Amino acid sequence: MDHQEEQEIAPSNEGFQFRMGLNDNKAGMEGLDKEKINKIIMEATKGSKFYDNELKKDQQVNQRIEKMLQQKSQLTISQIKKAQVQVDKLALELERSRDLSRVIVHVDMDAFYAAVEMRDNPELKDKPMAVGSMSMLFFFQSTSNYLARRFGVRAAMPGFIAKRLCPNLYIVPLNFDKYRAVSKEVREIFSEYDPNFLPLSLDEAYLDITDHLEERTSAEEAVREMRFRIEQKTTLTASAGIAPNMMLAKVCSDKNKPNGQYIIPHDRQAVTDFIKDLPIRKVPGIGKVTEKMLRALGITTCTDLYQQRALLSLLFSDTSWHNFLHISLGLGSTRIERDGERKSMSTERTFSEMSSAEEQYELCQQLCKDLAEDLNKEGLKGRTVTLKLKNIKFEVKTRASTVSYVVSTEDEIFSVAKEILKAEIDLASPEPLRLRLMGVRISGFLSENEKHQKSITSFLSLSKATKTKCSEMADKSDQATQAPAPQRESFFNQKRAARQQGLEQGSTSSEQNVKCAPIEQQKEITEVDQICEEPDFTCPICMMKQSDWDLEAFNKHIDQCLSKSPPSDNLQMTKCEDVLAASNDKAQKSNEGFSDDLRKDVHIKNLKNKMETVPPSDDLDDFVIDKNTMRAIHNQDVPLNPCKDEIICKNPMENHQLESDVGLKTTDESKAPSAPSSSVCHEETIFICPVCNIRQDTSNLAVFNRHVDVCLNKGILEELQEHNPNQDPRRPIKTDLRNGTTVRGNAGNRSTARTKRPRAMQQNPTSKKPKTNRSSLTIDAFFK
DNA sequence: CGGATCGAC
DNA sequence: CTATGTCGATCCG
Repeated sequence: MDHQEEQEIAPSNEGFQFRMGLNDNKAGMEGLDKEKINKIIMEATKGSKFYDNELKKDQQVNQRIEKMLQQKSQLTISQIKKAQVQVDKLALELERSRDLSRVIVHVDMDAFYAAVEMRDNPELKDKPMAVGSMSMLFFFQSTSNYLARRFGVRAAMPGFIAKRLCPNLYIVPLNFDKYRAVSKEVREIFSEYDPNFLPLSLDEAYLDITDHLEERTSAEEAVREMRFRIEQKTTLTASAGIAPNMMLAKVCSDKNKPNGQYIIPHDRQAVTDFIKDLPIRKVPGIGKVTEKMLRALGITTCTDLYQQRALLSLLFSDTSWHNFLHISLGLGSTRIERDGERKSMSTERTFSEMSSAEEQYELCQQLCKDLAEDLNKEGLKGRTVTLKLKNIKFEVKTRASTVSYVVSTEDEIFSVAKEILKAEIDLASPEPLRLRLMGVRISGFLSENEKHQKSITSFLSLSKATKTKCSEMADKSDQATQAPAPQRESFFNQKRAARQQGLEQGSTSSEQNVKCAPIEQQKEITEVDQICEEPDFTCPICMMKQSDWDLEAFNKHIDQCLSKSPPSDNLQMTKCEDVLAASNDKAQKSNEGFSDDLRKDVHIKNLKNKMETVPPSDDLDDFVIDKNTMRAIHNQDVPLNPCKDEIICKNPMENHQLESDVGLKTTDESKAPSAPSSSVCHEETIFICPVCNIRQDTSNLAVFNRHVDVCLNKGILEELQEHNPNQDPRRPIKTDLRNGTTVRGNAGNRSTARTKRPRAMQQNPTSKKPKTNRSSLTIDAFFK
């Protein structure tokens, strides 16, 4: 929502400086003036660990700025001139490819959470109120009403400070189910204007109404109507921005904030006029730090940004200055697109101080469990696990470890995370870790393409490995590999140290630091069948039976054994779980009180809406659904898997069981829509490769088939090539959005929105690439 | 690759 | 009385 009105704690040399909103303290009737507000906040904050940390961070930013300025001072005029030429070349190209043909709308509910609460409890209307978690802190968008704002109460301000600013403040706890229900109603309206709209969060969305406008007079009228319908349906108001691209639309929606809209017509002059005095901070993607750095260069507006483009190209990374250039030209994405594949997934929790190692392990495991569930929903597996720790001084530390196999289950993740945690605990000992937050992240997902590649290389490696005798390696086995990260080494050392202390996890593979010699470039597939092994805990690499080990020890062993290029599938078996959660329909509010000409029209549309619109199964919240998926849902032809492989459930309601002969399916068969997978198998399905006889850790039939294929030494390369490039990648359905769940003490919190942002700025710099099949979407006829 | 940082809500 | 969140992406070394 309105991020520019957030409180910003910006400690500087003198102390606190506050940036209030643009319209700082409009009404002086009641409430506090800026100075008082700052003073109160200052008093509440000063001396806290949090503040200390903020100061420290601020210092770091200052150092960065200093470094940058130093760099700047060393630039020569000729360097800058040269850069100028380069940048202008790009600018010209960008200008030439400017696309003004789309009509993009950004819609933003006004003070959404607060508005919902006030609607449902009118008593709150006359009182300063805010939404958030008890007296701890409250967060999430514009959570305060206008009364409260007069006291300086802002989004992203801790509750206890807000209370000091405004002792009568009502703090209403978050009620996500409610917001979700309202959001659903709003989205139903959105989908009529753009069935392919992109929700950013519960209260915000991008729409491309270009097509819709074909039967309309004006964009403004259409958007006004849409907002009106939203208000009729939900009693809540929304603001909107209309512009030729996403970046501009977003900025516009903020312009006439409460209950208003703003349009930038699709004409170049209008865009440049708008951009001219726009403060860079208002642009999505430019945050506190970037603003400060640019300000150090004398840049505050987009015009400044444009004028300094040559300098910026020398001081910032390519992506950064490209982004800046786009902004200063008023360019942004003209197509509303989902993000590409997700790159990481994480979960973290804050709690009151925790210093017992035992508890920490326990929490860690819980986090892994949660994460594993999330991963499972999207059918993802990754190779690097990152542990995030924040101590009571607010110092954040992350430690990562990437293993050679893919992990996705609780046990797998925990076995890695646990080691990292142990290393940290041991590192700090005899002092305990005094934590206030812990998080676990997984990344290094195998992309669809990589999945194939990985499995090739893994099997290549495997076949070689099978032949190669595993050599016993000393601890620092990394030397042998080409890129031994020093951290890793120390990490292993720490791990070993941990082991010697005999702490906690007795089952770690202490002396078994077995490791294969690094596998060099493989030339061809040989003796693939050699990989076949018993399904029990026999290491497929060193062929040693490990049956008395527990799973994590076993995984670890394999990790060590493989070092770098492992098999893509390990011997784990995954539980198939319902991807489609049970859906329960929320009763829809019917609306009344229409009073003007629009009334009839709106009523009809709302009716139509109810009858025809199949909302994106919103019970799962923050869905991001693309056009194809949408269509598929309408046809009840739901792609169930995030991967390209066409496993399509003809009717998601039918509960197919996987054929028992599944293990014998060939790749060809997998290409035909066949028995559905994850969403419909309620029981564990065991995939055992009929060739190598190893259980495959996947619930994805196609993946499994591919494995079998590889195992059979069939031409997977060919298959890769013939893989239909026209296929739209099936995007994973995003769920999530959880309620706050208290973990410990009163500080527990669980995340809220986690919709991914679109790359607002991303327009292909050299937009020459003939984007496959999208051409039909772009109308280029608009140049003047 | 690992770690810190940024920006979003 | 205390008391400042969670997530994904990107940058930098």
